[in-house]
Amino acid sequence: MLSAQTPHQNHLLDALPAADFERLSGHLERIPLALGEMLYEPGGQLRHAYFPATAVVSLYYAMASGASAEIAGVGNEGVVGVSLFMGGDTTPSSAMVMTAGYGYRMERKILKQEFDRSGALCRLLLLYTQALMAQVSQTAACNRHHTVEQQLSRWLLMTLDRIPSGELVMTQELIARMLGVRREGVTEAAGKLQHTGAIRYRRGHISVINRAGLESSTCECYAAVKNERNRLLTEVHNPHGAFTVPGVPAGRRY
Amino acid sequence: MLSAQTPHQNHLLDALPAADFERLSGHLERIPLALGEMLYEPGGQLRHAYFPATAVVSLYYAMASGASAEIAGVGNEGVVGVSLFMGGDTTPSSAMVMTAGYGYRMERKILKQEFDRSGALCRLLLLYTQALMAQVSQTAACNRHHTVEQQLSRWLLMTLDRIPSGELVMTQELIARMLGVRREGVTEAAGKLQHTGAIRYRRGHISVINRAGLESSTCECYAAVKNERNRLLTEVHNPHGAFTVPGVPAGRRY
DNA sequence: GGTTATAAGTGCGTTACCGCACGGAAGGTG
DNA sequence: CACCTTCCGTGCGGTAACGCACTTATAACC
Repeated sequence: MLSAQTPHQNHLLDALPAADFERLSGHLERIPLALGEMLYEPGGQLRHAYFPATAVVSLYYAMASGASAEIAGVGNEGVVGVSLFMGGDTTPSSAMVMTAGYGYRMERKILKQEFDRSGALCRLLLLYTQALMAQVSQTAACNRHHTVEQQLSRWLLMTLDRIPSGELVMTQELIARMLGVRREGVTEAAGKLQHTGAIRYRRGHISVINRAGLESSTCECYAAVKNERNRLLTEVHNPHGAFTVPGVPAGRRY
Repeated sequence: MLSAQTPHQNHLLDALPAADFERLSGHLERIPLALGEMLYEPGGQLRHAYFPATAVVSLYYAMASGASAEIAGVGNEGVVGVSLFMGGDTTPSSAMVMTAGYGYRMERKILKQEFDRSGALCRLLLLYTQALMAQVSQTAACNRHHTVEQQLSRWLLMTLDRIPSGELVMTQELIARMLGVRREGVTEAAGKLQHTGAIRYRRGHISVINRAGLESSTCECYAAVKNERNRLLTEVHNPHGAFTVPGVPAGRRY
């Protein structure tokens, strides 16, 4: 189903030694992931783990009030469904496809089996889980201290890192739901970013024109998550490399 | 160092089968944990994992600005240092003792060895890590949507669940730093809680008088984290049992 | 090509929290 | 006891984000 040499599909799969990959490749099913598709919901029993290739998935928490908040995004650098190998089988959060594309899925049983071999995949999955934890932690801190504009910039950059093109197919309404803020707040922040020439958008499409501009609008959180992921998963291919926010003197108040 | 029958010290250790526990007990060192003691800091190499007994530890993220935000608390239900067995060895966050007490520590090597046996402890540690992830996720969502008063109530309840007595030795200043809000904000919220008779405090000491009162002031997040932990770690002793917030109609806006 | 659903822009009052600058009080120390 | 550090209370202006109501623009569809 997946040939041994198809680079840059999913970094975790790509990082597997040939022997491990070949054992698994027959169990990897390439599937399209449509915008809005739910990969899991609270309480539901996961049947598969998903390794996104060009798709991007949001893990988010839906509150009783109807509000929601993204806790992490997952793209080609990771896997959706860590609870399968962690042992809990499900989580209180939900996973929804935010950018359509394709990915690879693996049955629960196969994943568990492979995980229990304590081989390369096991190690990669645990390391990725730690990187995910770092991302969630950073989201918590960012939600507390940073402005909507900073968070929007961070969100755009992180999504951008996960897709091949420079254009996101994404309404402001959806971004607002993910960030857990008002739609108008996103409109305003996006307006500023467009004014400074960092992005350009039209009805459901956001193009990043000046990446550096976005990087200077965002908070330390973007670089922090990225650096931690690089530290943990150095063997995993990473097209952009380490990154530090330029022009932000130490001690600056965000 | 730790006899086989000393119940209710640390729930993870208590949940170990006798054989596993005996193999490890010689490597568990009972140590006092003093208020303000740092168990790890970003970039530092952890030498031990800590299993709190009566102490409570805060995992928090320190921002470049000097501000900070707690991402999770750890007490007798868990362990400090999941990065040791996840493979990353360190994290971008910090861990500080928030309530003095004692705990047990285990050397890095021993923990890794035992983890690699894929026995009971391995399973417990992975399940606990998932529970921790749920807690961090909830913190992210809570930071986004809930008021300082709700968060203070949640924080008090969660800390209360981790200590034997009903009194926290804790300044408002310190709570504020952990919640990532102003000290005055905590003063105000605590004032309200005292006015409704839920708590009483004096200079560095907070007594919970009416637990139910606190529970009705808090948000869904407290119950969510607790229920998820119960679900994942049912075999682990839990003195308070499952809990749902009373008097909160579904769909209520927080 | 005109209609229509949906996305995005705008204005306005309200609120929760911030930053700052105090004053007062508790409790440990010499 | 007097002192003095530390903790807590309070007031005030400022601001980011909210909730709501409404308009305008864009793209898709018949």
